[in-house]
Amino acid sequence: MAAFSRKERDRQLRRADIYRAAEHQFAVRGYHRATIREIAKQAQYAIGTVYLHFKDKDALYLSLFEEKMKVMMSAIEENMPAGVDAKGRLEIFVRESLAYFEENLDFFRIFVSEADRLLMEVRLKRTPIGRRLNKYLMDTIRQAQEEKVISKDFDTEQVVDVFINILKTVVLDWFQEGKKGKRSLAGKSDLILRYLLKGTSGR
Amino acid sequence: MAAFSRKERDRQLRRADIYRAAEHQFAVRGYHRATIREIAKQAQYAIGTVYLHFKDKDALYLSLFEEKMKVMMSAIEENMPAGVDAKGRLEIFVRESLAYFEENLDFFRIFVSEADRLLMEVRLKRTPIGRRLNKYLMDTIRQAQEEKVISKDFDTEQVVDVFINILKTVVLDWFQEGKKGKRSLAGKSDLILRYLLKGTSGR
DNA sequence: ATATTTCGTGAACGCATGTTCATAAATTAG
DNA sequence: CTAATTTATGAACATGCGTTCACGAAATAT
Repeated sequence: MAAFSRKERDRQLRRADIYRAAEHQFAVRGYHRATIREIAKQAQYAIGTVYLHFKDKDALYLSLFEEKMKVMMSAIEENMPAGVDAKGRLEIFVRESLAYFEENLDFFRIFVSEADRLLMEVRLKRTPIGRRLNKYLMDTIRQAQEEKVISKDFDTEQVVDVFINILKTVVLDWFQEGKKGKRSLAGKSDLILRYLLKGTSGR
Repeated sequence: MAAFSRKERDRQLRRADIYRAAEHQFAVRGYHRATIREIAKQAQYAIGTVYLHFKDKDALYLSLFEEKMKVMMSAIEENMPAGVDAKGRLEIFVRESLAYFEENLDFFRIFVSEADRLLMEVRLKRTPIGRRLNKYLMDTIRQAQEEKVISKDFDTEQVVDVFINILKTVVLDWFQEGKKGKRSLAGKSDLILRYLLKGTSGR
C-alpha cells in the first residue's frame, strides 16, 4: 500500500493530532459537551480540517474509540502466552488492561462513561472491536468454567458483564483517590480477581 | 401547612404529570436528548407551564431523581425490621430495590446512567438523598464487616461501589433479556448476594 | 513559469433547544 | 358583577453547535 508516501504519512499525523485532542475533550467533557470547535482548536487546525478527516462528530468518536480499543486488545493478545490456563488468562487480561488504562487515562474515562445514549455494554457489543473484546472474554470465562475456576451455574455472558464492571469500579475508585502518593494501578490486579472469584466474604 | 388546599393539590397534580413525562423522556432519550418541549407535550402542558414548576431543565431532572430515590429509600427502610443482622439487611436491601426497580423501569434506566456519574462526577453524592443512600450502604457494609460476613481487608466504600455495580449489572442483564417469558426480577436476589459475598468460584 | 489539482481555512448557515415574556384565560377578591 | 390577581400559554428570542463551502494557499503536474 501507499502507507509510506509522504502524503499518507502527513495524513496520519493529522489524524493523530485530532485523535489526541478529541480523546481529551471526550474524556473531560463527555460526548455531548465536547465540541468540534474546541477539538480543532486544541489540535491547532481549523474546523474544516477536522471534517477533511472524519465524516462527522459521531464518526470521529467511534473511530477514536475503535482505534484505542484495538491497541488495547493487541497489547493483551501479544502478552498472552499460548496454552496458559484460565486463571492465568484472567490474570494477564487484568494486568494488561490495567497497564493500558493507567497509561491512557483519558481513554479509560471514555471507556467508563458515555452511557448517555446507549449503555456502554450495549455499544461495546455492536462495534466490531467491541465484539472482539466480548468474544475474547466469553471464551476466557467459558474456559474458566471448564477448568472449574468459575462455577458452571453462572451464565457466561453475565459473568463477563460482572467482571468488566468490577474492573471498571476498582479502576474508577483508584482514579478518584487523591493524586498524591497514589500507588500504581497494577497493584489492584489481585483485588479485582478476588472480587470476581471469591467475593468479599473471608478467604 | 396548606397541603390540603385545592390549590396545593392541583399544584401537586401538575408536578406529578410533569414528573411522569420527564421520567419517561429522561429514561428513553437520556438527559441531553430529552427536550422540555417533548416533556411538556407528553404531559399535555405548554412549555411555559413546566417552567412554572421547575426553575430549569437541571432542576427538573434533579428534583425528579430525588423524589424517586426518596420513595425507594423509604420502601427499603420501612421494610427493614429493627435489629436484623448484616446478612438480613443486605437481603432486604436487594429484595426491596429489585421490587422498586421492577415497578419503575424508567427510573431504573435513569439510575443506571446516573450510577456511572455517581462515580465519575460525584453528582449523586452531593445531593442529600444521594448521601442518604451512600451512608445507608456504608453502614450496612460496615456492619457486615463487623459481623464477619464481609472481610475487613476490603475498603468499605469500595465494597459499596462494587455492590451497587453488581446489582446494576444483574438488573441490566435482566432488563435486556427478551420480554417474553421473562421471570421476575425478584428471583435474582440470591444471585446478586452470591456474586458479592462468594464470587463466581464453586460454592 | 504556468496551469492544475489538492488541501486548509473559518465565516456563515441552519437547526435544535433552553428559556423568557407579553398576552390571555381562569380564578379569587371586593 | 367587576376588578384584581394568579396561572397558563406558546410564539419569539438567544445561544450554541454541527456542518458546509467559497476562497485562497500550497503542492504537484505540465
